[in-house]
Amino acid sequence: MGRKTWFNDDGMKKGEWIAEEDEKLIAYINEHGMCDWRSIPKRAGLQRCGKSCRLRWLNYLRPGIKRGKFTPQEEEKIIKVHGVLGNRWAAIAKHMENRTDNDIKNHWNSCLKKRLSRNGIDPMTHEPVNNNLTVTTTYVECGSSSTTTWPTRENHCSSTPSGLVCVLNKLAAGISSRQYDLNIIKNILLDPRITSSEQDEEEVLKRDQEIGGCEEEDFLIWDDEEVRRYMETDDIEYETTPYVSLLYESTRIF
DNA sequence: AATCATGTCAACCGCAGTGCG
DNA sequence: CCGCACTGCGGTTGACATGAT
Repeated sequence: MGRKTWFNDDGMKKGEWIAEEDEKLIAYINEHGMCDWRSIPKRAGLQRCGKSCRLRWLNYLRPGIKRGKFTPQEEEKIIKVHGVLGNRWAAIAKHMENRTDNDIKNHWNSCLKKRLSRNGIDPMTHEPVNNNLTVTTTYVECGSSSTTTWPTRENHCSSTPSGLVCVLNKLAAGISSRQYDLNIIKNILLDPRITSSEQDEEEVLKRDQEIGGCEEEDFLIWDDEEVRRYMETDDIEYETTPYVSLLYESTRIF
């Protein structure tokens, strides 16, 4: 597989790596270690750019990399961590044993994302798309009987989806993707009006725009320890509607 | 058997973050 | 403070593999 080989304007080789190049890179790094990727290709006798060497090493040649099919357990973990971290593949990879971020990203985009969508789960927010549906995902494609069931919003919240729920969903998505400013999320959660049952749709829209229009850079960051605790907390069931657990977690951080 | 659709995976590109002079 | 070089990350692409029709 891979791309055909060609040379760019600088005479750098691009595309598929051959075994001889792999051997040169492995030999050099084993002897000298990883330092200054820019100079490595020249010193290793490779007609490649440093970036290409780095990528080849980290995603393919590095010792201990786990390759091949993902197990149902791995897939479940990816979905779970993705629900917390969003598309932060490098961070997700830290929670997987010897899987590269590229590998996880590929598997998500080619398989898991579609599977969730097929089963009525929004792959970005991890919430059920259809309000009246009990959602079940199975690992049929991977030859496993592992099954996960999400309750519907109806099952979880007694009320029909309101503006409040929409806001909460947006917040959850924002938290998971680190898209929104921490202070704005905090203000909204602490706003007494958020608890009002008579949520004015205009207010909701206004608040929505407030969130969407945020351009601050001080994002909420889930560090490794936070995610680990989230994953290990017994009182947060996986079956819990994702946006509820995310909000629960976010209030703990506050 | 041929064709088309979908899946897989390696590799590229561009951008953002960081460190240094 | 600014600009440059380097690194790391995420999104995307392209080619091959596989399955369905």
